[in-house]
Amino acid sequence: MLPKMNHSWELSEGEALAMQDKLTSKVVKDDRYGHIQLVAGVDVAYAKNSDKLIAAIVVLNAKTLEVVEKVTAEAKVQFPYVPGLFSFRELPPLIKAFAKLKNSPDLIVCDGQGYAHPRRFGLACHLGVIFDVPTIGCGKTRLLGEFDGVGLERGNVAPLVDNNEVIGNVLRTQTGVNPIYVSIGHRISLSAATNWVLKLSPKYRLPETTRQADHEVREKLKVEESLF
DNA sequence: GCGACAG
DNA sequence: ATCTTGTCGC
Repeated sequence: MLPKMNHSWELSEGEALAMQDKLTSKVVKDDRYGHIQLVAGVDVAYAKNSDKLIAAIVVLNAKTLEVVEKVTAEAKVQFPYVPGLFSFRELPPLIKAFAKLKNSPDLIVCDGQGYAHPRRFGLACHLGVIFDVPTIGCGKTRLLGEFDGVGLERGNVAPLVDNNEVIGNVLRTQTGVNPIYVSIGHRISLSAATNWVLKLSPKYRLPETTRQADHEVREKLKVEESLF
């Protein structure tokens, strides 16, 4: 799986903002996909005493949630952490990881926001547009928006609103546990994205895709740092 | 002006 | 994200 084009990511903040403005118009907000058999989770970890980033992609069988493939890749930090420009920090290692992937996931769940973003172009949207694949943004905390409160039972949902626009859903994946924030990335509707995330979270707060990718990335980082 | 601010 | 111990609970 290869990106449409090579990105050098030698960008200033201003250039990154301009790129978001240019790409945000390419986001497709409704369901455009066939049967989803493979679902992937992506995550990135940061080395504690270097500028190294490690990305992992784990592909799961969408029906059984069994792991089909795992890949990791690393890159140097080349963009500071700026809320709203998160994708420019985590995309470089992720793109390298995608180049190693043998399977083509039918849907990708990201660890961060998608449409629920100041300029409606979070990491999930950026990744989706670059690879032209359906993506979902799934955050543990909220970057933007307000909501009235969400029921305590698994499956309860409340719309996340910003500037009178529904930008995502607050979803309770487990009864009595803090909710997560779901938004579309690309080529999927918010309702379908929400249903998928709930389906992918049968036992824990976070979807299995994210949990597996998180586990993989931590494991890789642990091995590399104990290597000297 | 002050605080908030995905990971 | 990362830095960090014990501790409460299933």
